[in-house]
Amino acid sequence: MKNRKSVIRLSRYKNELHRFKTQGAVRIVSNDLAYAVGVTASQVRKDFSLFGISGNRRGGYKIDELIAWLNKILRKDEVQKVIIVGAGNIGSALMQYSGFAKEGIQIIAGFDIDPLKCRRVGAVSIYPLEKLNAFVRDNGIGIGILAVPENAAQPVLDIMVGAGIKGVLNFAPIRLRAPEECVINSVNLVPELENVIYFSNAVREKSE
Amino acid sequence: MKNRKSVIRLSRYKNELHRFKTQGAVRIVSNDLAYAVGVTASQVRKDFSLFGISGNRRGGYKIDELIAWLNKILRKDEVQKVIIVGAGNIGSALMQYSGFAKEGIQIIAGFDIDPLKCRRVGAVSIYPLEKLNAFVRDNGIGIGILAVPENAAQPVLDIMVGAGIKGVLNFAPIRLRAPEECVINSVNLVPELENVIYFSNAVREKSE
DNA sequence: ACATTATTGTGAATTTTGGAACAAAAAAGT
DNA sequence: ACTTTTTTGTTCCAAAATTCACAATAATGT
Repeated sequence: MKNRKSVIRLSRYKNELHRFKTQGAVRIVSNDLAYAVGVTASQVRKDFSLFGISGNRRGGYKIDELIAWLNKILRKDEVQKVIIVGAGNIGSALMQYSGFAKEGIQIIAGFDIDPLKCRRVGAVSIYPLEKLNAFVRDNGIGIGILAVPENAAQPVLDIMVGAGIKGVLNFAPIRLRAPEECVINSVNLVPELENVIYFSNAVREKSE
Repeated sequence: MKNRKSVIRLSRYKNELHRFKTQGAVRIVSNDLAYAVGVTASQVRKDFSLFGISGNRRGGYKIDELIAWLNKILRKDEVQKVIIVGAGNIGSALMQYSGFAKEGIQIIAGFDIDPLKCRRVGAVSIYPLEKLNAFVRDNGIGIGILAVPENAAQPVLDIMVGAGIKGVLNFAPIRLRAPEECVINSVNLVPELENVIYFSNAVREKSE
């Protein structure tokens, strides 16, 4: 029903809607949004219908209403406070990544085992890992980004889960195990790039 | 047939196989690999069968042979030279990301419009964007990582395509248009995190 | 040598996902 | 008022992906 893919598409619709809005549009029809995002119009309508969003049978959807709906569904009514664990290359980059702030996602703190990395990166202070538990509890944080090396990932995740984290975006290239009530979504950079390499070669070979 | 997902899984199998190998294993059965990666055993066998990898009807697959096959399929016999365009947070982080080097992917150069960013990051030199075309042609580069801001993404991609890039891993949160012969794979960080936020809330609400 | 067991490889069944098509509804025109 | 046009919402259909299930077969034990 409401699956990973449909939620991801919702985010992408939202993004394109902002773009349409800045161009002065007030209403949008499924067809145009579909083209912008790269899916079919029925897909768009189906997604909206799935989440109870309805438009008008002529004149399509009001952009402001749509954005409001999407923001509500995606919890954008409140600022989402997120921690990042691991202040290496990826972790540090994400601490400064403006895309998050733009979408109301606030990186509230970073954590790392290495005391040398417990400095400040952009607007984010990095604390020693031992402080994670108390910090998460005291601030009621639910979401974390895991950007530590492969072999540290599982133990660090366990600490996060133990502290009460309920959702993790993981960058370690490894399968993590967590209790059901904790949602894990992994971004695997190497496989994604290998995928590009594979298909760009496949395309070339087909045309030879 | 050979779809995006199956190729991504191959990468993940490879990763887990290295892990098994360092633990001293010589052979592996589909069941164990499946468990490690988090898929079903038939999925593993189907994937292998799809790419013409075969095992032994007792005793499973020889790990070394498997890794050799996967490396061949994923083009790991040669070092893959990749450029990164955009030396902001994400781009710079990827230039130093050890995961790529570990998998035989060499970041050979970076490019950016901003002259201030044309410095050196780790082992990677960053050149002005104007030099991209010549560099790509002279070095026969086929793969690029696109890590520029949203509004620069399409024009910069056009430059890359014009220079002969045939595969792109894109981090800009926007739909890109490229000729068929250029493969594009996008990693959208904000939607991925929003996905975690959505489902972690959905899980909590279900249990209330 | 033969029986037994473990495990692959694959065809069939199932589930999931996406797309086409069209009736229902709202707006616009006449 | 009513006809036409546009566009949604939804049902039905197709394709893709996944899992099931089991025959084929290779190793092992007796």
